[in-house]
Amino acid sequence: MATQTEKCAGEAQSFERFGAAMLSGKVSDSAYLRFQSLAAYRQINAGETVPNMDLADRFVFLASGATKLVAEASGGREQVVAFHFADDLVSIPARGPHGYTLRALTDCDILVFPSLEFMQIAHTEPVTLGEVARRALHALWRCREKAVLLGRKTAQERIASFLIATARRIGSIERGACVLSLPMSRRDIADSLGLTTETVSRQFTDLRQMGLIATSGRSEVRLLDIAGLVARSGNFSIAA
Amino acid sequence: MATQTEKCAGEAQSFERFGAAMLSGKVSDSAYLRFQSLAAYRQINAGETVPNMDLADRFVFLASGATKLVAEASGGREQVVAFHFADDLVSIPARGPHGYTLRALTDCDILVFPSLEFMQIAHTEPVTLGEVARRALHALWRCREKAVLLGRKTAQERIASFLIATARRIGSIERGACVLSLPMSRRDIADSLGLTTETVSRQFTDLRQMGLIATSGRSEVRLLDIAGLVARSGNFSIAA
DNA sequence: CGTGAGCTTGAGGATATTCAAAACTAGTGG
DNA sequence: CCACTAGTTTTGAATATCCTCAAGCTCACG
Repeated sequence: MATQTEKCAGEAQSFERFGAAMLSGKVSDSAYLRFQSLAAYRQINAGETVPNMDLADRFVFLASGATKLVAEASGGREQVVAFHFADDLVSIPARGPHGYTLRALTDCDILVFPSLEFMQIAHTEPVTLGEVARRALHALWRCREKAVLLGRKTAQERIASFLIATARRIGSIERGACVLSLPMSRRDIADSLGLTTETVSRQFTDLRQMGLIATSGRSEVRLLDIAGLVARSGNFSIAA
Repeated sequence: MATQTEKCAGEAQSFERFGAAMLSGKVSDSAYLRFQSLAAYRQINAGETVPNMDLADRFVFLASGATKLVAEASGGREQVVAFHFADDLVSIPARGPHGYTLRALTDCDILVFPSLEFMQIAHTEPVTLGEVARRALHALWRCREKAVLLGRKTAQERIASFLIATARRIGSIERGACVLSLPMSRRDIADSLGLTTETVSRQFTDLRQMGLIATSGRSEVRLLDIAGLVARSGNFSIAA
């Protein structure tokens, strides 16, 4: 369970958070100052896209809020490649077979860095470079898990896996049950899981009727039976 | 077009390759020696699995040959998460929702490192640490492209995308056309693209009948019309 | 409250799967 | 060198899951 959407709303606080996450708290040395002068601080409103300044690769540090990284295929098809929350570092490729855009799910405070220069500074600061490597490997791990989900799981397994994985990141305990306040819409979930909104909806109702979850409003989901969800997530287990 | 399956077959050559790739050629300093004493050199025959020594995360450096990283979901369903070729560094998580195994597609020379200790040494060698970060980000980029493919593309688009992406890695030019000698079976391709062998087969025949590719034997594929393949790959383009 | 976007539900249809069998490779031994 | 075999690949027919299209409903916001 991670630190949630603490309102941050400020350039100073955003840099502080960046220093704590990427520089092990050293908020006064020369590397820090160089990172600071390289960064572009932005406040992004919910629904807006992080502007694509130049045509270079970028790192975006998310100081507060939640975002989605969207890849576009031909025919306007969109795939949500990842969701991000406070303290996440997002790597955004400039170009490729698919166009990438980072969109805010909630109001966000972000720091935007050009990748090349960022990595040059990082090379003088092993802690930061190690942090980049660690985070990249972790993102890779998440992406691989998603590949399994997209390649081999049924609609129901995808929803169950999504709920479990999301609970780990932004779930909170309330009266014994795990409660999620999802910042993303059904369409975002569908685009993330390779489904349609209709299918997502249907699976939510099915899980509800099975007594595994309860929903209230558009965004709140209570996980009533986590073991039951895991059993239906298609995850590999020794007992399978 | 990368350096292909140069037979390497030897512990010394494997370490040399590792040094060239990860230490910018410095094959005599202390970090190199520490990496060397940490590594386990192995020759793996085609079809065999890289043994899962202990229960820790591992890095595998592939000095020669080709491998696939397979994730297992429940019910024996397998997803090929990535293919690797000479000089690739593979990060293998110990545990998680899905079990990971690295299997050799051809005979391989590999170096196996425990991740934790590897990263500790890397922290004293910025070049290596930067290389880990660079490679992890590149692997992440590939995995994201795969997520788009698995989430939003038709069977035909998946095959076309696969052929184009694979040509970039191991394609060779022969009399004007690009020729692939695929080290993986139809089942491997299917498990990589989230399809069945039957569907892969059918799409190969379709592309053959369209005159976009020609095949001979099990493994050789000639790309006769790369522009045509790109047009059918579902990739985002401005003209879409 | 009223309005509109987002969510849910239903019926019909398409793509890829499943099941089954034939054809082809590539390796083996006569 | 050819026949033989085991495994892989290809082809075919029937089925299932998820998608598409369409309509009603709900929630969140003004």
